[in-house]
Amino acid sequence: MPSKKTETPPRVRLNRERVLRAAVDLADRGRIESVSMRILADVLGVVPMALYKHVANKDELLEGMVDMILSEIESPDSGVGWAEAVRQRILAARRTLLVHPWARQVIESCTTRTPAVLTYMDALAGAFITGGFSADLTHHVMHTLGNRMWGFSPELFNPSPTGDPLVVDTETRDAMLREIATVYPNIALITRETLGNPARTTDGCDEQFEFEFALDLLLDAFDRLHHQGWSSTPKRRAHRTKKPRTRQD
Amino acid sequence: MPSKKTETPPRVRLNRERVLRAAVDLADRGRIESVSMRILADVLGVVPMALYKHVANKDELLEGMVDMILSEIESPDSGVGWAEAVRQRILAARRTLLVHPWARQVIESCTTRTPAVLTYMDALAGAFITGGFSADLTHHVMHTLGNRMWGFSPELFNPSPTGDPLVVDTETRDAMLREIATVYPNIALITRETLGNPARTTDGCDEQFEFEFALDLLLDAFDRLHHQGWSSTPKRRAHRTKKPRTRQD
DNA sequence: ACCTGAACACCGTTCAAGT
DNA sequence: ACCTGAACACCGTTCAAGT
Repeated sequence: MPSKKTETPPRVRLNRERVLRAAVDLADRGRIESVSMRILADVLGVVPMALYKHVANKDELLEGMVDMILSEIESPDSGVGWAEAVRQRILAARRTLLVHPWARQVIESCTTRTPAVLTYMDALAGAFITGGFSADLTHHVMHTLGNRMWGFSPELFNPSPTGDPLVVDTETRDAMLREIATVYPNIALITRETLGNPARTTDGCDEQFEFEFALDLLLDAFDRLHHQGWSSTPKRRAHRTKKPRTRQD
Repeated sequence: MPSKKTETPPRVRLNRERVLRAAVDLADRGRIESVSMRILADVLGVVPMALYKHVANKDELLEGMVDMILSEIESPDSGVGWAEAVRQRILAARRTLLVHPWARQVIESCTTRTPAVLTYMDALAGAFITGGFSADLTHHVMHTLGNRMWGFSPELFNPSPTGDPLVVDTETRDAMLREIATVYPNIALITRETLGNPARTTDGCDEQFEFEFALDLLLDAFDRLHHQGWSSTPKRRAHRTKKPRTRQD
């Protein structure tokens, strides 16, 4: 009877995939801060140092986690135009990132571009180029998308992360609202006019609407530049205060 | 002769301002990671716990640091149009953020909006509203700007953070480039066409140009929506796959 | 080849005490 | 009112050893 630990059945051999998958699971059901080498080791029923045989260090762990979830992003339908291809790809990325909210932070802070990141960026650039965009314009357009290519835009007015939006009595709340209206009149105006209930000053935005609004605005602007045959070459490096205001009407 | 410690002259009394200023200095000459309560205390010649009389915890320290540098952002000239006012404000924010590169990360990760953050956002929203934008459009336009309102856009192709861009012999480099061209053909194309020297695959973007390109593209698009009298009200909450493709030509 | 134990050099933060 | 000392519960990572 060799070592009868009924609690932990014949422990599966660790490997990189199992380590990464456990880390992704851990992050999914918590926040990225809950992913530490020590806790992850604990989850895997192993001593912290055992992980270092499968990932070089914590940074590589985080990179591996991102790589793993980026592979879940669906590809767009074939045969659609460039704008639809870009749109579908980015909204697919958004769906994936919404399932793994921690990934956003990691991507933002990552300085090295992993293969999966480059593959996605290459595919996205390819959509523009296939659509007839010059390499020049594609380059600038990719920069303009920025992190929006991953399907997230910063939430300007974050809901309070705890969930309960500072519960105070009506009196105090009204005083706060009057205070806000005086000090931040424009924010108060927007809140009053667009979000209906003035009690929700820091909440209530339809993030999906905001995202698609911005994305479509960008795609429209890209389309315009493309049709104009925009090029950066004439006075590329000159530090003029140029404006590509290019309305034809 | 009361306590003659010639090394440390009559120690200045600590206060919130002095703590924050020291933290900002520390971050400026290092990275945000170099700012720990313990190191900061050391710099101030004090025991870690002494700081907690002036900031509640580390998060509040970071918030205070951001608040301090946001007050450095210059206001735009008076009497200019909305677009120029917005442009000047954002480029002023950019200049400040470039002096304090750590602030970007902190702003991105901050979930609470401090007074200085709200003041800046209110002023920016005010520029649109003064320019005749509806509260509705101002709201969406602020979302579209996102973190770009702070003057930074993500660097798509970061230069290697260490500074020395992986020095390898010519042979290895050529092999790498051929590899890249096969796996990431579109990125390779952009690199070849727009960045001149194919050796610099992950470097060489003119960040200031990219930033102004994106900013002006957005301002132009905002102008167009404004003149069209764009409004979200008709079918605001419907989850249609709408596109505000609004070319008039 | 893979995992362990003990240690190192760090964190943020608490508590009770000093002046 | 402000600062200190010692401690707690964490980190990532190294090294030398075990099987």
